[in-house]
Amino acid sequence: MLAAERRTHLLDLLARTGKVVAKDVAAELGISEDSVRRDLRDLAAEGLCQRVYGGALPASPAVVDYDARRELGTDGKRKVAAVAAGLVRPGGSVILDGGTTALAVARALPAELTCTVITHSPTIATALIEHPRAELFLLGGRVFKHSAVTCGAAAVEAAQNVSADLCLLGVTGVHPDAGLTTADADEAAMKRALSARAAETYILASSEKIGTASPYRVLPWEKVTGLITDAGPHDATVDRLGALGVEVLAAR
Amino acid sequence: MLAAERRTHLLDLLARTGKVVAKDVAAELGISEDSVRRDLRDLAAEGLCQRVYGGALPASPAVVDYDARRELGTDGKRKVAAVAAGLVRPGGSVILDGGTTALAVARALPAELTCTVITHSPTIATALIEHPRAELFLLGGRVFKHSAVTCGAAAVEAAQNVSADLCLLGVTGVHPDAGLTTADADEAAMKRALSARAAETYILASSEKIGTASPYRVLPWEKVTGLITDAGPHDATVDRLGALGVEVLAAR
DNA sequence: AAGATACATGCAGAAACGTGCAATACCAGG
DNA sequence: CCTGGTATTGCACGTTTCTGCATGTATCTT
Repeated sequence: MLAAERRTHLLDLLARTGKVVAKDVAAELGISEDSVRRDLRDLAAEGLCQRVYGGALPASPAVVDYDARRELGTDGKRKVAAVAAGLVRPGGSVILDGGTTALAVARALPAELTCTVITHSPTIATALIEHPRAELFLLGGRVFKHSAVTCGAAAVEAAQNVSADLCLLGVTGVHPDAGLTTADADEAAMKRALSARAAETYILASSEKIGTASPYRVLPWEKVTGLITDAGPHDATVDRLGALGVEVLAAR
Repeated sequence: MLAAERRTHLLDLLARTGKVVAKDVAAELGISEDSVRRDLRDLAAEGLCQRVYGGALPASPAVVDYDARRELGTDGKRKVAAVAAGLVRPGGSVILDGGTTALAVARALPAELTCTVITHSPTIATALIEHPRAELFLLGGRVFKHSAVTCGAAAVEAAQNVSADLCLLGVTGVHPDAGLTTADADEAAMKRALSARAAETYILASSEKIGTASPYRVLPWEKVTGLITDAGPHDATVDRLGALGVEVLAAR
């Protein structure tokens, strides 16, 4: 029984039956209650369930399975998001890109973390309205529907008026030769504008992005502080990136 | 039976049947009355129910259906929203305020309607991303969490760069003497800025808003083209507004 | 006013919890 | 193949939380 397998099983159980009893699962899978508790604690920390005495309940009733799993996507995205969220310092500011991985980061921000989040994604803004302590700044502009973010001249101009410690960018492709790429030219320009307004830029790249490329170049490697990925530590592509001098943060 | 599950069950019972009898629930779930009483006490402490001798009653209806209200809104809101959506001309542009009524307007926009929607609400932007033909422009700025809209200097400035045929504004109070009011000063200023950028301004006022007032004045009646409401045709407040020369669109 | 019912409180046993620790499994590098 | 380091797991321990019962008090009903 793999750890990831266990976690999937827990989420599945949660979605199907609406609850998880630590004791029962431990007996069913033949593992200790401690492991189950540890898993539930981790899942709760990522906002995927609500920890209660004796087990766990779905995070928001009936939403976990339907939206969260589809929107949050793969286990890899969650891991990447957790590491990325950890880069945000208390009292610090972060520019958060759009996309599903960035949304996962927003959901992974600890509730007690006081910080400023700047984003061009209405989806992420909406998600963070629930956050008790995050100060939110939304970059306006024409909404590019395909990615659900604002883009274009107005959005780039709006970005010129903000600054942050950290910028977390999602991309659609990470390739040693092609670099960081995305599917739309305007979007690529917007990502460049965002990155330029932060002291440090990290790329959110769950493993399915690694080794692929899209038409439009976002940033050269020199402008990137590091890459956050859940790809194996000896993935060929990641190795080549490491050789290029890119800092790689492992999310595992 | 998890403790948290029990509490959910109690709230559910409360919402469905309108009351909870401690003795009955204890028998039904096979637990002691003490536990039920403890749960009810805790729920009451959180304002989720009202403790009475022998059991509990729902808290104020406003609290109970907090979610439902946010999502769907009253029947009146839907009617108002339908009329408001009808004001948007094909190919035209509309500035859409935030709030639940405006959200209902966004949802009421016909799928085949080609138009431009300008909004300062990430919630509404998110809702309209699904719309096949609406061009979307989001006004950025600091996000005022209570209302889930952008406000403040940056947002007002962003508004200066747009224009539209129509502005649909929500308010929290509509009163013949106090005028159109809302609960926050920044929000009021933002609504003024939006209204100033459109040729016509209509107020979305479902009946529960009529006759009430909040601290901050939004607009004088002269700046308003009309009021859209589902309040009865011979409502005293609406009559007085009509006498003041305000155009009233009946939503029924 | 009196009996019945519901309630709050204190208490004790049981269950669940978090943490530190050691054993084990796993993996990369030599 | 071996070795050192890391991550995972189960166990032991002390702590916290929950639950049902007993007791005394408050509230309702007749």
